[in-house]
Amino acid sequence: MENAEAEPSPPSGLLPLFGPSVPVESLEEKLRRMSEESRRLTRELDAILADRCSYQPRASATTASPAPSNAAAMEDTAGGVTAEPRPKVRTVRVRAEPSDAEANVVKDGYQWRKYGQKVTRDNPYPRAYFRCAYAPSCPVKKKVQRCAEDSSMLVAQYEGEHNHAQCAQSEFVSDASTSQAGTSHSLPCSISINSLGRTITLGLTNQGSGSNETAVVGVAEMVAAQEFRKVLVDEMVNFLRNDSEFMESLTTAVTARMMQKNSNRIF
DNA sequence: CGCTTTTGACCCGCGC
DNA sequence: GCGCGGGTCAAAAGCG
Repeated sequence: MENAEAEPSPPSGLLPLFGPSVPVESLEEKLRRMSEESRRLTRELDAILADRCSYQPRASATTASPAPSNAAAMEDTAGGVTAEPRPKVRTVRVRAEPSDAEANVVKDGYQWRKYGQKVTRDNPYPRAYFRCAYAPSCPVKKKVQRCAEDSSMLVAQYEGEHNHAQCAQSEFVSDASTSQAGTSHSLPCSISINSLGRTITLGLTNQGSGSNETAVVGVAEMVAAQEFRKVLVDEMVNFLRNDSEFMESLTTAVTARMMQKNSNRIF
């Protein structure tokens, strides 16, 4: 997240928002910078999505589950522009969060209902079976299993396509709201909002864990960009809305602005 | 009390 | 046909 512009960037946060006293001009400036930041994030997201679309999965990648059907269905013909429908089975590797150390939780924004668990032969970690819990008629299934070589990685296999819209966005997890186990709604990325440090961190699961690993398929594979942007905006709005300091400053600024306009009109 | 998770049993496909 | 392994079912337990 490097700043493309020449403005001084705060060391730890994306948004250098608040100061002890906030004049109107400063708030306007900050709002303007937030807008720019938002546009910049959008561009970067587009770039990430573009990378994803042109991503070529390594056919020879070693994986814990070298099932030929998976290899065939691993990913779409990414490099080409063929109009083939997406494969029914998609494999997603996600780095498990520490809080999910024991749970097979892969965050993807949908609600899942666990219906089975099995220990498989080639992996000491149990495989969990999930069905989409949002719509009873939704045929999508998900299998989640911890990677045998790297227990911090979760391997999720998605089968089928959702026949409904994504769950309510309030269901998305951010560190600032809820992250309890038991509910399986989640994203393969983390939107971490730290109200103390005043930082908003967007963490995409986009890293490979080594040359001998299959590629990590990130959020872009599963969550459409527009959906993701909406979530991001919602998170930011909720965060700002809950920040009493910001709301107070905003109210002050708006009031001052209105007073100023009124006085200009009168005089 | 209803919903979710757990877990052992059962089913089915595949290879030998 | 048999055994093995993966996937699913469903009753019981847990939880809010």
